[in-house]
Amino acid sequence: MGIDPADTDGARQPPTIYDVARTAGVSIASVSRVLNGQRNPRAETRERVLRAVAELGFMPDGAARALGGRLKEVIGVVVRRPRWFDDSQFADEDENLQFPDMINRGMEIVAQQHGFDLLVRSVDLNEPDAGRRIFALARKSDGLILHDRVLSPEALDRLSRQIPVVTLAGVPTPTTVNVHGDNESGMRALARHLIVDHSYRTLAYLAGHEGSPDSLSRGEALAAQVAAAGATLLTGEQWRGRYQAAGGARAIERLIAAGTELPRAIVCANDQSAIGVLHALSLHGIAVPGDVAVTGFDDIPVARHLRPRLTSVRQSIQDLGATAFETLYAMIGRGAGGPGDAARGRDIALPTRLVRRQSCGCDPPPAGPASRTVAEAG
Amino acid sequence: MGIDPADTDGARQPPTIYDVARTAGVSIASVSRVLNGQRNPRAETRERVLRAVAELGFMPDGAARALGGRLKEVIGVVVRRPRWFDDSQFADEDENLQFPDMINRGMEIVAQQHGFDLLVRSVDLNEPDAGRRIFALARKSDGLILHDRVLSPEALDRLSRQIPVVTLAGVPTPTTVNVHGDNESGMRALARHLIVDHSYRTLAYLAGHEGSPDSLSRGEALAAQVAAAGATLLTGEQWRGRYQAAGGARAIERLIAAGTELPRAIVCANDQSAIGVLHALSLHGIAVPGDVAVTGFDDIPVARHLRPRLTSVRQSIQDLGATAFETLYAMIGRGAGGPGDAARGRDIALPTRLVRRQSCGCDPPPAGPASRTVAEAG
DNA sequence: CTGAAAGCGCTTACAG
DNA sequence: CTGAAAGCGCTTACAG
Repeated sequence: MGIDPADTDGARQPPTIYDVARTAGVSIASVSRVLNGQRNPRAETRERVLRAVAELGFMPDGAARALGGRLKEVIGVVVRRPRWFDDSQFADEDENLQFPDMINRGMEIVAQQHGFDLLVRSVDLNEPDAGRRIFALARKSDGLILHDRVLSPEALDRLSRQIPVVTLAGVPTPTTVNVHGDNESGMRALARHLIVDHSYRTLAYLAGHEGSPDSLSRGEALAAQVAAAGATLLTGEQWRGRYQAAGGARAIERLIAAGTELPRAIVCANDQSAIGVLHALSLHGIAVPGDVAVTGFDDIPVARHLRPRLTSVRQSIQDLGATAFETLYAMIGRGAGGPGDAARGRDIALPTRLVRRQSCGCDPPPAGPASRTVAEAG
Repeated sequence: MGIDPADTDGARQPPTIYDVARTAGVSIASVSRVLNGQRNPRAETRERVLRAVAELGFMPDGAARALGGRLKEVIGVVVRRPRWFDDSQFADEDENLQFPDMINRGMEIVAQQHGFDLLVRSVDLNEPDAGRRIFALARKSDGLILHDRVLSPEALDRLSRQIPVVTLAGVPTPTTVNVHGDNESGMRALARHLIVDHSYRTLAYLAGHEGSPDSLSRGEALAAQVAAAGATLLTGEQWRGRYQAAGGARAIERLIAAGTELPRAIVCANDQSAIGVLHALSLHGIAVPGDVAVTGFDDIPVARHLRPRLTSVRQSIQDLGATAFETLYAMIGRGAGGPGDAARGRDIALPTRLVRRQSCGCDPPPAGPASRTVAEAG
């Protein structure tokens, strides 16, 4: 014992294709063919190779495989990481970004069916070289999925010429595809519900971060309905939640501190910021939905556990991820000009639907096992 | 236009090190040295290279870099994916695995500081070749972090001889390191609180999935305290929540259906299953904490939003991830027998602490802006 | 300090 | 059907 050098150090190198070829008594080309189902090797060759593979526990090295001409079978996913607010009591909620995490899970499930893995990187846009790091990620991947505006249009253009890129909640470009929820119809339904069913006449839109296409189109859809009904919509810099609980709470705190009169309903750009709004209102003894109605967007899982339960617009969050992957996968042809290229420039909208709960002013559903949730009990 | 072949297809290949060398008028070796800070090239050489790099937007290919002898700068992360319960109303909560997702975020933040990315893969242990897929992931990575028992001891042993492996909530082996929260002291504090402060005499332990070291040690710590106090502890197969909300709800439903008398307090192996327990109890009109107290473990963000607010044992979830990465990083030396090898076999415990809220029977904290939360309002 | 060359572990035309 | 060989894009001894 201890004489075999492979035994002395705990970490023996994994076997290579050469080891397999040697023990199988064939060439490395045959090994490769058997493993990749290329041509069709003689039954005996196949068996000998498979036996050797099993015996050695061989698994091809990903880097070598990729360099040899095949795909890396990795897609890069870039998530935007929010800045921390030091004085925030919402740090945990913000760090627990349910929305992007669930999107990623949707991607992963589909990616796995194609043998792909997800290389996830979150970037803080305040870092000076966020762009560089995304390009570095691209060189480890066969394609990239970018959440929510992480790159300047110029950088995105350069990147998407080198490697297939799908954006989520962005805008399509000639070389990229965008996937997003149908903000218009979702917000339209929500706005009508508030204006028509609940007869609210003054509303506010708590926006997401600046330049977010989702935030913009939700805001516009809301504004259109409000205008059509002759109601009043409050917007502007003081109404900006940046998609975070802390941002939503801050906005409300400042408005109250400034003595601003609150609208009858606050329509938040997403659920996360609605959580902060609910919190801030409750601190000031403002009843929801009695004094002010509050709504979200996305319908993340926690929405139904809030108090009051949050009315929101449901997106099939995992579908967003799954669709983004499927789209990207189609674009990852071997080489350029493949079939996938035809798809570029598209803007794919996935359906959304209004979910009425209590925070908009609707009554709790009638008691009964089928419709009760934890939040309603007691 | 359209004559340059690079223009005709949208996807021009990214520049290689040869392109850089050519435009800089140096050898590829010099380019490599400048970029990796090896030796120290003449100032002029460095400048020419950097200029060419900037001009071409060069970024080295990850696969080639890895094959050339450097690291892949990727670590594989394997998460255990729960089986879906078809009849579950908790699908969303289960899919939103807050605990592992937050651990991964903790890893990622630290990984980024070392230039590493996370290759995330979740496995369903019911798939026959879950093991194979983990080995495949290993060949795309420099090291692996395994959540919560995803590999048989034999497979883990084989794998950890080929590549550095850190487990989370597992057990250390001679070739791996394990990272976990300090279950004993956390559960001891919780158990004493229930038994001494609240004087509960009959408790139950709703376990996690079978064989989970976390579940076992939490259960044992609880049992020890209960025994020391001469109180009663219910356990067994009917008290198994599998760490999921659906599992917790099911267990309660079955116990009630079977006419079992419930204990005064149900101690859940984690928060997620406590959510299900709360839900099931409320469906049957059983008051928490009035009739039955319920507690969790982990203190995931949603815990404070439940009703009643969930008493739990807090782990610094992101620290678990950060520590796992740092440990793995230390093990990834160049080649075997490096300094990192000395560390193998360790079992690293991170501190935990009891967080008392309402579900154990404690009073709500006194009203006041500093201590109020959304869940208490209204 | 720098360049020519070998090598990393695969895949895939190219011959046979 | 199979093997010898070139090539993928890097890094790094080895010479100079």
